[in-house]
Amino acid sequence: MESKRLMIVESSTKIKTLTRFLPADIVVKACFGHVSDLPKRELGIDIGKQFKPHWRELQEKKGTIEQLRRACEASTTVILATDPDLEGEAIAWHLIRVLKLAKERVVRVAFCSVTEAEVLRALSCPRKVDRNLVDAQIARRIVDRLVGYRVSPILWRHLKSGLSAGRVQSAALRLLVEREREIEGFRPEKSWQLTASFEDGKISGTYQNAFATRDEAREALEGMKDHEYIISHIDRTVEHTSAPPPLRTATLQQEAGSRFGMSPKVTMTLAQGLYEDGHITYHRTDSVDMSPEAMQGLRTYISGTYGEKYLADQQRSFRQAPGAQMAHECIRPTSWTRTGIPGGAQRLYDLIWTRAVASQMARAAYDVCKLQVPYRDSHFLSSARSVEFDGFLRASGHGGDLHGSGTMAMLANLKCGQRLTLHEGTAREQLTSPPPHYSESGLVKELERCGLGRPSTYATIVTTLQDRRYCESVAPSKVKQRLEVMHLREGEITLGKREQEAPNVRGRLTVTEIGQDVYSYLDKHFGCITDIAFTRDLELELDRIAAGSVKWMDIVKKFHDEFGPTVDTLMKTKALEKRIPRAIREVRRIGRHPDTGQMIETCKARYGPVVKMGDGYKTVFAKIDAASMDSLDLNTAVTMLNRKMH
DNA sequence: CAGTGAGCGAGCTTCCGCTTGACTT
Repeated sequence: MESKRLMIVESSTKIKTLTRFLPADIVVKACFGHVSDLPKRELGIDIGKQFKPHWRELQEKKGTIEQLRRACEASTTVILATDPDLEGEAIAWHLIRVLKLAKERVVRVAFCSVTEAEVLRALSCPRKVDRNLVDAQIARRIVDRLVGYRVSPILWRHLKSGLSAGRVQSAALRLLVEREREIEGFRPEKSWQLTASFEDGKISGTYQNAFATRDEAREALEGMKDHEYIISHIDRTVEHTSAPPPLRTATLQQEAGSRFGMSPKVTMTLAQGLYEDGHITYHRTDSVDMSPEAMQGLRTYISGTYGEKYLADQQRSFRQAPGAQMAHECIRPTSWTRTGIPGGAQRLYDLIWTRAVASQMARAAYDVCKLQVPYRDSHFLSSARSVEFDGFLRASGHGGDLHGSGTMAMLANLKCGQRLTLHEGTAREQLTSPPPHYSESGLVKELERCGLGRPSTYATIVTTLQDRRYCESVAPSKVKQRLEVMHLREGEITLGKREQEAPNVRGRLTVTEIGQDVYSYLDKHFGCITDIAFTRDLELELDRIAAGSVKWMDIVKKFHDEFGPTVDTLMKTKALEKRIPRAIREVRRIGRHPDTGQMIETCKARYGPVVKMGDGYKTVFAKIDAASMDSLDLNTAVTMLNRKMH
């Protein structure tokens, strides 16, 4: 009988590529990620029995598992080629259990890119499933389950039903709350900035000292009348900018967010389509590496398309994000020839293409000119920049002339010691601004920086926080600041006002009241959960498990000890807050509370008709009779609610 | 005496990280 081999990979899109160069006796099937997990409805861990986990086959994977079983029967050996990371190792281990594979017929093979050379290399060094790596994943899984399924019920009991806590989401909530507090506590500082324009306004410069008060600014502006403006320095230099690395999941979400206003979720859906249609490499990755074959192809493409001088002198490799597992390569187009994309994903594709291509192109060079004009104890600084060589900017198509080249020509003609005639002086009142609320993709950036979450979960973390109503994505209220400005023209000082608008941003994450309350509660009783150090320490311990120097049970116990005892005590205490009746129907708005501004509505609650104010678990209720459902007026309602409030 | 309100119990919610369709809106 001829021998047949079955290779199991995680993703179905790999199958087509693999069959192009794999030996004919290998059949490839996909398992589509995990095939077993802890039960959904219960904790699934015997805390008293060394945290023994109860693994269950995933219901939704029944069909897949059945197909894999049949394929195994038809094969002599099974090659487990799941991704080369902790999750992949664990999936391989679960596959052995679920498919009841005998050790002798199983090999584990790990490749980082789906290219002939790399896959054949991996096949030539098969190994066993690494139990230490599996143990590290198991520890991660169990700690996450313990945090989520033991702490969440405390929130249901003490705050409101349906809430949740978790290692990642609660630390993310903390980031949002801390930013909110920074914004609330921010006191804008006023200062005055002086600018001057010379030679009929063709040159402008900024004074390098700011003034604290209006009077000082005015006095300085006054003094500009009779000053002699002489150039003391002219510096002409060449500055270089290198191309940024190609994209990974977190940076893809950031760029798509800031350029196109896409949410991480939308970005990932579009990227999924590009990936499935074979236009880009895998889109859930933390790596900025490029496979050697792709790199070679790219460098040939660059020198062929743009010319040799546009190619980076040497192969550029980039610093990886901290904690990167690099199971995949960077996000890049599968073909260097730019293609048209039907549907709405063209600009996302172009973004991916540009960043990947640019990453191996030469740096751009700018001609920079700076000149100084002394005034009192400081000077006006004027600068201009023009592109001398566009380099990698060429890949984005608009790398040509940037702003400032006109001024550049002006500045370049001037000489040291030359006298300039003042055209206009301006003193502007300025306000420092608070840090902005996070955008969705800005939060992802911070999550990645803190080592929270993984490429496959960044988008869902953001949506979970919103599903739980811990935060909402809103356009911030536009506060127009009226600021003073003084002009010096032809020896006369005139006063004016200008309006400074908040920058036009959409979709900023604002913490809700319930979000604040959940955070405060968690911070009070479960400070370790909201702390990003929890995740950092966990990562370090997982490394030790993976290296085989500690047992996973000991690590799980160590982390569980940080919150387990508190869970036990709090479960025994009485619920703190009044719980709200569910099944609220027939809501009718009757107005807003004159003091608090909260919405007042009548509705049918479980116990009958009520008038209520506010949202969330802090809602104030007062019972009313059925007739009042339609006729209750605002004043009566306010009186009733005020009585209930205390 | 009837209507009201307090109290009880049952049943639900929840994590993070791998993967895609199969479902609605």
